[in-house]
Amino acid sequence: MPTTNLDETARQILAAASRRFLHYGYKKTTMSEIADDCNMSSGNLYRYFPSKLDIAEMFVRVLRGEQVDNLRTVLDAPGRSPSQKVRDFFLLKFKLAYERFHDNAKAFELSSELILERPKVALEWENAEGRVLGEILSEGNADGSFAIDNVPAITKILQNAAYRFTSPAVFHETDEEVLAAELNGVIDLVLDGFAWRSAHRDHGKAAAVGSRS
Amino acid sequence: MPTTNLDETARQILAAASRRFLHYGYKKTTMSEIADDCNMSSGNLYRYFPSKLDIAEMFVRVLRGEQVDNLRTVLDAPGRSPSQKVRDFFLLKFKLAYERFHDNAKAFELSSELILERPKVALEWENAEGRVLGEILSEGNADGSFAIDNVPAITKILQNAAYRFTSPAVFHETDEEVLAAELNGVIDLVLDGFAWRSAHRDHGKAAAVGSRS
DNA sequence: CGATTGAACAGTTTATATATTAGTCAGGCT
DNA sequence: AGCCTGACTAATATATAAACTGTTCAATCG
Repeated sequence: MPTTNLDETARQILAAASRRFLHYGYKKTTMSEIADDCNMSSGNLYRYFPSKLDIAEMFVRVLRGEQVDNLRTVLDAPGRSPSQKVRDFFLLKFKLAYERFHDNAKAFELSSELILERPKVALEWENAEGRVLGEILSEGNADGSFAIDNVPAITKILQNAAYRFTSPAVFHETDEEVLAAELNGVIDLVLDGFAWRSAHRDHGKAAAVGSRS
Repeated sequence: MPTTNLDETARQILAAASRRFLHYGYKKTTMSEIADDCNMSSGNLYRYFPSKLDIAEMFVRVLRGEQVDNLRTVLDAPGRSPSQKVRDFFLLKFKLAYERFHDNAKAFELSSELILERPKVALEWENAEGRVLGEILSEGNADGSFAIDNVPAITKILQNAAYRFTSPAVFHETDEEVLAAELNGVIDLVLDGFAWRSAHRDHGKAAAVGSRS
């Protein structure tokens, strides 16, 4: 969702709003202030965005686009194996989220507010990142590193296993080094799981499911 | 933390408070009401508990004791392999948490309030459950199912990987069947990781750590 | 006539006053 | 003495009033 889709005026509004959202918080920036920054009346904002919340949503959509582009560089990194790329993906994702939310109450507020009112945005974010992760897994299937028959399902499983390291609420408590080390531990284990499945590709999945009783 | 440690009167207070906490919520039950239920004065409550929050803490400690006892039954279940017990452990833990918090705003409020003011209680809860999980892992080491050299570290990793299915905040959104299925997916994968490590027990850990670069 | 404004409205937030509650303690009861 | 009480206080919560903000739209502008 690049800004280039937007009218010049809409982009100006979005820029002014984003600045205020991050500096003063979502609730404390008023439509009049945004309008003043753009030298227009508050009523005129509604010719470009249906509501204040939609400005915030667009802001997050742009941010998501940048983050997904950023994560996609992991895919194109030369000389990295698919396993390494899985690790790179989650460590980068964690680092970006940590830097965004840690000691940044305003960003956290904007995120919470938007997720509360527009839960779909969070799901779309997860899915967009999941698509990148899925490409890494497919690459691993192609070169024989992995043996994943249902890429979207495994993508979801990985996202679930790493949930603790993507949830903004945790970032206030623990510090980055500790969390990164713990994330590496989880990744070590799931990559070993992939290794096992890759070595037992014929009957691996059926056996695993069957053993659940 | 069994109630048998407590004075008879303290147990009566705890029972009355627990009933009100769960029925009306923590903030909305007053010390006077608890005292009335026990046919005593509000001042007398402070001879048995230092503060209202300490009553809540004791309530949660008792609950934790019951939950840990409950989870411990997984350990003693006959005819279950260590792998199956790992799965049983997390599915039971998830089920207990889900039933406690889903559609139960009062329990959620009590939990949130206590965790906010007494974060240590949450850590102790995690550690107490971790000890049970650790015993399952050790059992797996003993019978050759697993090859875990650092049980506490792996315990933490498993708890991290299952974090999503233990965090009360999630239970409002999704429904139980879906979450249980996703949890099973995560467990399938980590158990396959154990299988791989067990099959490569000599050099497994060093290789995994070394491959992180 | 399309683009823009800003006053008006309904809903919400904030400020203020009032009421309630957690926790204390000097005294009463047994 | 050892328990217990209930009025008291500081702090918190609730209720009420005042101010503000998101959104609309008839009037204005270019």
